[in-house]
Amino acid sequence: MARVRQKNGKDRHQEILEAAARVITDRGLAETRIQDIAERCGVSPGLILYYFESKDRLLVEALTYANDKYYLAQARDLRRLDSARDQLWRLIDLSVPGLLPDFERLEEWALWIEIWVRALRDPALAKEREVLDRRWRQSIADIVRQGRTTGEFDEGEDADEIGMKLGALIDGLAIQVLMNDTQVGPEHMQRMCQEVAASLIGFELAPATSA
Amino acid sequence: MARVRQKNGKDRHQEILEAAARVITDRGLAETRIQDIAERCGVSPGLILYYFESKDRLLVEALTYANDKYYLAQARDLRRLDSARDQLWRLIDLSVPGLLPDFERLEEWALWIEIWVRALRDPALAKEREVLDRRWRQSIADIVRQGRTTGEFDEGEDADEIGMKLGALIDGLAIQVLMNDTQVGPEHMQRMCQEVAASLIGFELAPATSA
DNA sequence: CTTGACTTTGAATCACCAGTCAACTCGATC
DNA sequence: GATCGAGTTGACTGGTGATTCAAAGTCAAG
Repeated sequence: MARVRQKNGKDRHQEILEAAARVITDRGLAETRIQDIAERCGVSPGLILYYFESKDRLLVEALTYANDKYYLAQARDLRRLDSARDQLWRLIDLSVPGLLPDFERLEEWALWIEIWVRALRDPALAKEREVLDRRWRQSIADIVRQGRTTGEFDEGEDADEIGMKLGALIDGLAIQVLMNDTQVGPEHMQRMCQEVAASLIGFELAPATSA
Repeated sequence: MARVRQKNGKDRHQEILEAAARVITDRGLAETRIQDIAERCGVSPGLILYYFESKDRLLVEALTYANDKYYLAQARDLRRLDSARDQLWRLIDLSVPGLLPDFERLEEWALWIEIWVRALRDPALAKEREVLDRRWRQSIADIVRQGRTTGEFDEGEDADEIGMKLGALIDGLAIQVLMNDTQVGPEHMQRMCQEVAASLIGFELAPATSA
């Protein structure tokens, strides 16, 4: 039946995308071979190309697939919190590589850098990247807007503008932390993001804060 | 004579590094072949490996060589200016991809991303990267310190801390601009950097500013 | 049990590219 | 003008890895 076939097909499809994303984080995009992905799935290399037109297409799909996955997990996580400030703090915590025990976040940032490099020369991925990056800034701006609607935050600079600034700051710091920079550790990044966020949005920072 | 050989040798060495850096910006690190570098120099592929132990070593050297070059050019440029604020504004302008007609800046950022990706798996480059990134933050912090020494800026948050925040912000925004993001253009980035810098250091922003 | 569409395999193909090497060039030296 | 050796060439080697493909396997439906 079509249903069964489709279902199997879909599982495999997804299974391969997940395997590809993991291999990319492990070995780096440039060093990722079809063989590696096949091994991770426990199938033969030929099958990978049965499900994906080419290695390149698969890699690009895997990058955006993984990014989607992380984004959705983050959105789900944030939705549990009522206070805009709690949401913002949680968003920061989720963005600091290696802060939370869940080290999928490390993966996520490594994938982001791969996306950026590749998007420089791959128009298809370039388009995807813009959507992905916009969504990321947007999620910050939305928190700010929400906080203002409920009166938790005062009015001030345009929320989208704050999203860009804070988003860029987080990007830049996350890179340093991901690289294991000795001057920028996870807690340090967390604190700096909180400070800048407070200053941008315009509220006081309590001495000892945590989400 | 040893002198002639050395001189020729040194020219070639540098010539190859420069060619390699250009090829990397053009084609991307992953797509760079020895053949490409040789062609750019107008020599045969064999010669590249006569001067460099291996392709990998050459690529890593080329990345740091280019970064050094840009850093030194920037330092030279800034030294001409007396006012700390002018220096800061100039540093920002120099950091915005595509703001100044001199589009070497585009190259520079593309190379940075390549460095980051590769540093994730190459311990030698990882060490280099830390030095390079630190120097970059330092050059911001130094301007802040200088401005405070002369009384141009008020005392305030630790200068190194400001360097990290502003440096990270610039990194993050530069990525977006480099990617040709439709929401973050060069002038927009410039303005946002100035705003955050003014807020971090604590001075008022004149309506229409420029270096 | 048979059919046929879908899935899977793994060997074969094909292109590409880093790195090697033997030979050649040519200016400097004696 | 013979010799030396750094610099240079480009053909060659060896390995790798994407992609193809014919054959084999699976399984639901008739």
